Amino acid sequence: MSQKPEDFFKHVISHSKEYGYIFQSSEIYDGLSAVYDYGQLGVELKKNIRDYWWKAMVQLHENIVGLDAAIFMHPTTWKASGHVDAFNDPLIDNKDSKKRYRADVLIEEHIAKIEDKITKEVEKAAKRFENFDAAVFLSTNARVKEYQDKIDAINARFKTALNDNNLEDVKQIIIDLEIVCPISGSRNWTDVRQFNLMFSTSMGSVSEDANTIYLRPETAQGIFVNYLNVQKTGRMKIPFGIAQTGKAFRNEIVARQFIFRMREFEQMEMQFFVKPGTEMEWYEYWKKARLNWHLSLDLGADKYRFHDHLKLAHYANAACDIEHNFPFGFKELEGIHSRTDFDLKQHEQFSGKKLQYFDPELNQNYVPYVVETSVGLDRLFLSILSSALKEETLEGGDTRTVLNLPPALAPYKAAVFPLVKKDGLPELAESIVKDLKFDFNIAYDEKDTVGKRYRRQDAYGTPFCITVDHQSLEDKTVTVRHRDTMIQERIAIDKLSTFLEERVSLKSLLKTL
RNA sequence: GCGAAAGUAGCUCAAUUGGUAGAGCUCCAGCCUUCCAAGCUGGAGGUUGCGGGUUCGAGACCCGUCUUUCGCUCCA
Repeated sequence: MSQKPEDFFKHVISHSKEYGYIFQSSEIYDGLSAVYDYGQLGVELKKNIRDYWWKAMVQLHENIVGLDAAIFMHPTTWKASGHVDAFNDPLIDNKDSKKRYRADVLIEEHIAKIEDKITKEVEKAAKRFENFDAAVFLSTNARVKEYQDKIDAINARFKTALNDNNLEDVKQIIIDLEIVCPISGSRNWTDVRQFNLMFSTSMGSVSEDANTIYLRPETAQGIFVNYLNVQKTGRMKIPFGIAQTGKAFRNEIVARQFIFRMREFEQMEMQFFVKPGTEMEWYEYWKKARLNWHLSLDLGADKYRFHDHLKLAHYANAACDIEHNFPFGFKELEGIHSRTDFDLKQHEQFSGKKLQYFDPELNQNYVPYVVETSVGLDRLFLSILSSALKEETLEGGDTRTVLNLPPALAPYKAAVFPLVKKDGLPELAESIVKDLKFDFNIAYDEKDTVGKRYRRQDAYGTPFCITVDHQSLEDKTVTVRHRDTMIQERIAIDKLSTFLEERVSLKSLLKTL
C-alpha cells in the first residue's frame, strides 16, 4: 500500500471499528482514554489467539500447567515485588523547557555532583601526600566533611519528605539546592506530583476498616505466590512452568497508540522454574521457542526481531524483547526475562514462608530460578490485525480490502451462501450451516450479489466461502472460494468438514510448531 | 503532562469571506437472479464530540472541556 504509516494505522483503527473488531470504551460518553472494548469479531479473534497460546504452552508441554489467579492480591504482594516503591515516581516539570524529570533523580544527580567534589579532593590529596590513607583523609579533612554533611542532610530531608508524602517539601528541596533544568538552565519548576502507576480500590464495606488494595499491575505475582501450591499438588518436578492469562492494570501517564498501550490489558505469561545455574540455557530455549511460535502465524519473518536489554531491571540477569514491526515501527511484543530467584526470595522474606524446592537428584533444597515469557495479548491482536489488513489491487484495477488472518485464528472459519435466494438453495445452505456449526464458527449470508458477499467476508477475514448453486441440488457439491487467492474449487458437501478441519483448526497450526 | 493536528450519518468526506447540514458507500424493506463490491424502487440514520461566549444568524470565529493521531516524555 502506498500509504504513509500514519494513514495506514488510521486505516487499521477505522477498519477495526467498522467491522466490529474494536470499539472505544464508553463511546457514547465520549470514550474513556486508552480503554477499548472488543466487538463481535474482535472477541472471537482474541479468544482464538489466547487459545492458540494456551494450547502451545500448556497442552503441548507436559511440564507446564495453567493457573488463574485473582486480580486482587494481598497488598504485601506489591511491597515484596517492588511495585509499591518502583511505581511511585515523584515527577516535576520544567516550565521553560517543558521537560519532565523524576524529582528523586534530580536530587540524586545533585548529590552525585557533590560526591564528585569529594573524589576530586581525595585525588588532589593523594598526589600531595605520600603514604596517603584515603579512609583517614575522608574522616578528617574539613572540606570533605562539609560536603559529606551536606549530602547526609539532603538525604535525610529527602527521605523524610518521601516517607511523609510531603511533595511540597520535595519541590522545596529542589529550589533550596538551586537545581536547574539541564536543558533550559532555569529554575522555573512546576509542583511535584506523584504518579502511582497502580490502580487502587478499597476492600471491605466499612470504610474506616477498609484496606487499600491494588488492581494487579502484572499477572506474574499470582504465579509466584502460588508456585509452591502448584508444585506440591501437581507433583511438579523442576524444570516446570506455570502459565496464566489475565487482565492487568496500569495507570499510565501517557497511554496511546490504540490498543498498543492500554490502562487495562491482558497478559499471557509463563513462569518457568529451573535449577539455579541452568537459567541461561532455558532463557535461550524460550527465546527460540517463543520466536518460533510467532513465526508460525506466517505474518512474515521480517516483521520480528530480538532486542536484548543492555540495562537490566533489578530482578533480571538477562532480558530481551521480541519486537514486532507495527504500523508505527518496531515495538515490544513479548518479553523474555531471566528473573533469577528475586521474586521468590522477596516473597519468602515478606511472608516468612519458605518457597523452596527439594531437588531429589541433588538431595538438597533451593529457591528455583525463573525464566519468564510474557506477551501482551492486545499487542499480539494488534500485530496480527495490522499485518493482515491489506488493500489489494486486482486485475482490471478493482481494489479489495482483505484481512489475511491466519485461518485458524479467523473469527469465522467459513461463510455459507446460497447463490440466489430461491429454488431451495437457502434451505440447502442452511442445512450445511447446521451441520458445520458444531465444529466451526460459520457465517450465513443471503443478501446482495454473491460477489459483494465475498468481499464482505474478505473484510472480516473469513478464509473460505461456501456457495450453494443449482448444481449442488443435483450432485451434492458446492463451490469453495479461497480468501487469499480468490480461486474456487468444487467440493462434495460431505467432504466440507474434513476440508475445513485440515485448514482452519488450531490443530493444523499447532502441528507446525 | 507539554506541543502540533483533528473530531460533521455506521464508514470516507463535502458545505464560497459566518447565511436552510449534503454526497458516495454502508444499513433496512422490496424488485431482479447474476460466482467477485457497480441494476431498479423506497426508507432509516445528525442537537456538526460536549459546555459556554461573540453575532440578527455559528459546522465555521473565541474560551473551556473530552477524545484520537503524531512529536517530546514515561514504560518498574
